[in-house]
Amino acid sequence: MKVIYMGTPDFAVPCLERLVKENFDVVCVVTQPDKPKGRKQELAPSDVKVKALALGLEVYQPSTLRTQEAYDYLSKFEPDYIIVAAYGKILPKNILDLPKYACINVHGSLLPKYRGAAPIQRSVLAGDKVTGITTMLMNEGLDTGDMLLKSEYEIDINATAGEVFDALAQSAPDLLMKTIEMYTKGEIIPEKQNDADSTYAAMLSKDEAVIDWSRSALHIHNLVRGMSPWPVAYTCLDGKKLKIYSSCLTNEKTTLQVGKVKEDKDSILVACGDGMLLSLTSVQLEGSKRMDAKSFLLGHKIDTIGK
RNA sequence: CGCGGAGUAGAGCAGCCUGGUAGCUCGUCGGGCUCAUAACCCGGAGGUCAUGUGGUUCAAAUCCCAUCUCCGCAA
Repeated sequence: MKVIYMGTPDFAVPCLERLVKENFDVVCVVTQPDKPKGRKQELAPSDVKVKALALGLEVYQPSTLRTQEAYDYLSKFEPDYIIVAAYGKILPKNILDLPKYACINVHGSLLPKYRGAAPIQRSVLAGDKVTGITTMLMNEGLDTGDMLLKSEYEIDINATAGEVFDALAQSAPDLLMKTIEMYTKGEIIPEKQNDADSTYAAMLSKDEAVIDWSRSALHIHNLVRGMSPWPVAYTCLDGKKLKIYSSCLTNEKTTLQVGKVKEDKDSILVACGDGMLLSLTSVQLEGSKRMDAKSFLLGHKIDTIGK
């Protein structure tokens, strides 16, 4: 079974590994071009590229698939399937029609909810209790294709987007294998998405990561979780940026003003808009390293946060 | 040459501007108090102040130079 695999971030790595392990003939791995990363702006390969090279697979990194050149290149492989997981580009019709069986996408949400770039983060951000993975037949729209299989995943109240990401990435290969096997045998009836129920999960931006302490503790907690490990929710402390990596809900009420920090030996307890205290458990001040609340408090006095 | 912050005891920080015996909180060790305690009191140990057999100086954690490492912004 010849497969072209398309994916970019770490989320897409486990599925690629499984395909190789299950003896699919992965004839080509398509991933985004290397992009500048880090302080020095050095070009860095995608996670999928790194894994593909380690597995000795052919890698293709076009800036767009909408060229004759890209089509010619990929068509010569005569794939049975094209498997796509968080690749980051929409495939043109001629490439969608390329494989003998289908173009299958592995998406990190229970469609039609959270179509788009950041389904998992949006789900955590919204405080959802359940999310999951959907496999679908791809079409020219953005995650609008007919659905094949789903698996659900329960989100812990304290799980960060990164943790849910990892969990879903680990469970994705099972669903993918099952999907390919059943679809090849004609055992799945593709199900149309109900567009009326669909929502769009836009990419996260840093503008959304700033904490508004007048919101409820739960809202802020979800923001912190959803923005971790990127771009990371932040606030200000004495004019410096303070990133909040994780927090913990308390059931303590307070009469302190919004943004005031309750004096405590080993917890950073901040008064939120709904009068509840939110405990910040992992923080990082500009120029300094990430540390837990207790360590942070050994060297810092905090009275008010957010300015 | 993108901009900026930082490296001081096991941990987190102050001291540096205005050079002159290195300090705070926590931890750790010992003792005390207590029915008891992660609480409280007393005491101790622990640091070539990132590196440079660098420069200036009577004297450098502090001023100057070089290097390494970490971090924020930017992407």
